Amino acid sequence: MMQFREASKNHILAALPPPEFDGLAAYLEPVAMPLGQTLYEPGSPQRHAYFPTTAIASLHYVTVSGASVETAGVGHEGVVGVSIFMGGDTTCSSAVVQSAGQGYRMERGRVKEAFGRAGMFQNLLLRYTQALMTQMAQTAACNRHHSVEQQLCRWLLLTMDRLADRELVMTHELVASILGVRRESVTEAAGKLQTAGYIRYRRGHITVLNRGGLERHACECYSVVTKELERLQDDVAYR
Amino acid sequence: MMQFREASKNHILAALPPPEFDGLAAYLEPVAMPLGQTLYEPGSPQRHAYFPTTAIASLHYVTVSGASVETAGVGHEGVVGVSIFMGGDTTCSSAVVQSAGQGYRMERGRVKEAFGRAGMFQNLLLRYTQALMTQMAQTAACNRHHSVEQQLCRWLLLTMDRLADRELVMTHELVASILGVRRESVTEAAGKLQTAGYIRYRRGHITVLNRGGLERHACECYSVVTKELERLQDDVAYR
DNA sequence: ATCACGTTGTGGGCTGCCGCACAGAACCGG
DNA sequence: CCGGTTCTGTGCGGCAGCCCACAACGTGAT
Repeated sequence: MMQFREASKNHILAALPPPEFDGLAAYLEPVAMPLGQTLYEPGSPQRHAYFPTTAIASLHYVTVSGASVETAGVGHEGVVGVSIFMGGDTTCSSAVVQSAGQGYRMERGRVKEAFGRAGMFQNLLLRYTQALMTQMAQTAACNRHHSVEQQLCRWLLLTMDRLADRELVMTHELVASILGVRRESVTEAAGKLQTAGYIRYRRGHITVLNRGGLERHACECYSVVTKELERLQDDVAYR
Repeated sequence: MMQFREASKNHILAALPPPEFDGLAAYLEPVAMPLGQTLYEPGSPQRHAYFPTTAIASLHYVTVSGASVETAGVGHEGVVGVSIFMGGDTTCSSAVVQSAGQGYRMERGRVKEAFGRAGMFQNLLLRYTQALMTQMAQTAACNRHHSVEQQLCRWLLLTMDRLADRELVMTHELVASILGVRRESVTEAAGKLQTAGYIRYRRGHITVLNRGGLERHACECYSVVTKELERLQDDVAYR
């Protein structure tokens, strides 16, 4: 029961009907997800799927020249390791923990088995995967058409949604590697947002002061991704 | 039987074991897919899934300011309308026919039903969807880090792979809207490729003369996407 | 043959982001 | 309190791609 309450912090697990959840509970292993932990790397088979509760993971791609960019983030709304049930076993991208926290993991065999039962678990995983695709598509568009400042706003908002706290432990350098831009570009954009009073930061900590301001400053990409996720997860809850 | 031969031009349909294909054949309707046809739009429910044989579709996203960018292309290797079986019914992106040709379509209800039988059809659709995600992620990275010229090479190669012909009917303007860049940037990049002898073009027609040259000029994104698609589709063929 | 329209070529000015270099500020451990 | 390390601020040159304007060319219709 206690475990149910904890696991419920993950939206996918929370949306499972109690009987189905009970069938899976034994396979859910609570794990700490420390900052920087690699959940999977390109090409190597994924042994577990991770259901974050308080942690945030970043799915990103690294080019041959070493440049990198986040294609999507995953927090308590989702699961890391969709290729396990999609059937490919591996992916070309990698996943690392971007904000330390807790989560649950489940062995790949169990995931496939549970997915194969074609119940709500399957339904939820597939719908979440679609939301993930929306996020990736939006990121591609955002990379092409919007400014670094707008992208920073989008990313801050998405990250805050996955965090209980208003404060984020993150250097400009790290944000830059996530957005795939220079550290100085982040410093400049963050400086403007601070001047505007939307955020405050000091050496590795960023605090959001005015969420509405960020929302007005961001491109539409934030709200598109958020609304689509809500649509895909709410629909299923009322079925 | 004749229909089987035709439908086999689509890799997903071709990979189905004969008994499973026979069960679906009655629901596959051959359709012409004319240039510019809209297969679906953001927010409206998709009535059919399309399995292109000779046509090519482009999945793209249009920003509120009217700018657009392709997130993935779909040819004979795939299917348009993954949200039907993923469960979301709609998506935020739209799909239009980018190169006229033929294909098969199947009603959404039939697709869901067949997907629900958990056979090879489901397996193939899920694996293809994963390949689609790879393509989207790669596009996001490519948009961020690579030059227009490299992106043009990537796009030409991906498009040629889906085409029987070496010649492509397409204006610079149209290519520009697909890549999400200015028409002049395409003219300039295409000019360089023509000078190098890799392609030749005249008023709405682009012909690839030297594939190897394009491959050397492209970023890694082309080969990553291609190899991943092969991996995901070959694995399943030998199961 | 001519005209109109759609397509391609080209140039000039501008902006956003990059790359690099370095200075200053915050934090940590001794 | 001090010294080293990591993070942040800033300035400068450079370039790719944008926006705009217009010229030149192809092509199909009349």
